[in-house]
Amino acid sequence: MNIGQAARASGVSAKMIRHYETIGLIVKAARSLSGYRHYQARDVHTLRFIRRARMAGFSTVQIKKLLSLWQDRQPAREVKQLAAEHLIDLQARITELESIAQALTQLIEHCHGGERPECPILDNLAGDEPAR
Amino acid sequence: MNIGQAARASGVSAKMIRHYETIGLIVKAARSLSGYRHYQARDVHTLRFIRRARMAGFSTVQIKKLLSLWQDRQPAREVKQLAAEHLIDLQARITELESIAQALTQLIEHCHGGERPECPILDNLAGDEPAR
DNA sequence: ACTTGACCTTCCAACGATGGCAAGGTTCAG
DNA sequence: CTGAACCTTGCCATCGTTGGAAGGTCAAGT
Repeated sequence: MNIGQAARASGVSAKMIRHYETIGLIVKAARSLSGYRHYQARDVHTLRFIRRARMAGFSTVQIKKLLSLWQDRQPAREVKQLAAEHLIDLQARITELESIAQALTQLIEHCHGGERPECPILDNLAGDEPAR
Repeated sequence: MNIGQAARASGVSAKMIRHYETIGLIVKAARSLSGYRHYQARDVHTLRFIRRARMAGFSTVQIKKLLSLWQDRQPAREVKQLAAEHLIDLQARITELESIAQALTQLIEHCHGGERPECPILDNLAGDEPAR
């Protein structure tokens, strides 16, 4: 299977497959005589794993660990730990975004939105307190 | 006022002040004979505006618009519109992160976390459904 | 055989916002 | 005059992903 087929089968773009290879996230693919990479079903499986982990917001570093935990059948403890750390990260980001959204909502509510220029949103950005 | 003073006064690093200048977010600073940039109080004010807008999660492109709305005293309508669009963005990001976090929470709950390798988190990434 | 189009290769660059470092010039106080 | 603190430009790195350019390969149609 060439890289294009592997890409379609896994949902990871050929571009990214090559990239993952260069950063060492996946092992170097076998090559044909003419230099084409070729892939097996298990490589596609791995790529799909990576794609799903990316969708879950794991960083490539984390995915690297997850992959080794997966492929070496390490104790679930470690996986759980990693996932829990990531979850804490996610929650922190959510909380931060929420407080920004909350402040912005307030400001928008208080803006008349008409043709006059005065606007609490701008006033807030310009002046008193940061929009947090 | 030199760039360092402007940086301290505005909370924007000197690095970023130069960067904002190169990308055209702020106008080119006046220079001394020896090439030092120098700033007025109103520049600091502008920088503070930018810093607050960044903290509120606006992109530089959006900030560029906000700045011109602010400085040209355009109708509040336009500001409100821009802020509302940004808010929708924020909310979409929050929603997405929340659904990821929710799925991950589920998976973590179902993981025994012990020394055996089998783990629903890995199973999920490897197999059936994406972690959304 | 030959052309064509789809595919593959590598390398280089960009996004957005920021930090860091290096090599060199300037300013000011001691 | 020297040293510290400041400034200048420029390049590199992050992180994940995408795009392009220039060129080689393959398979199908003529």
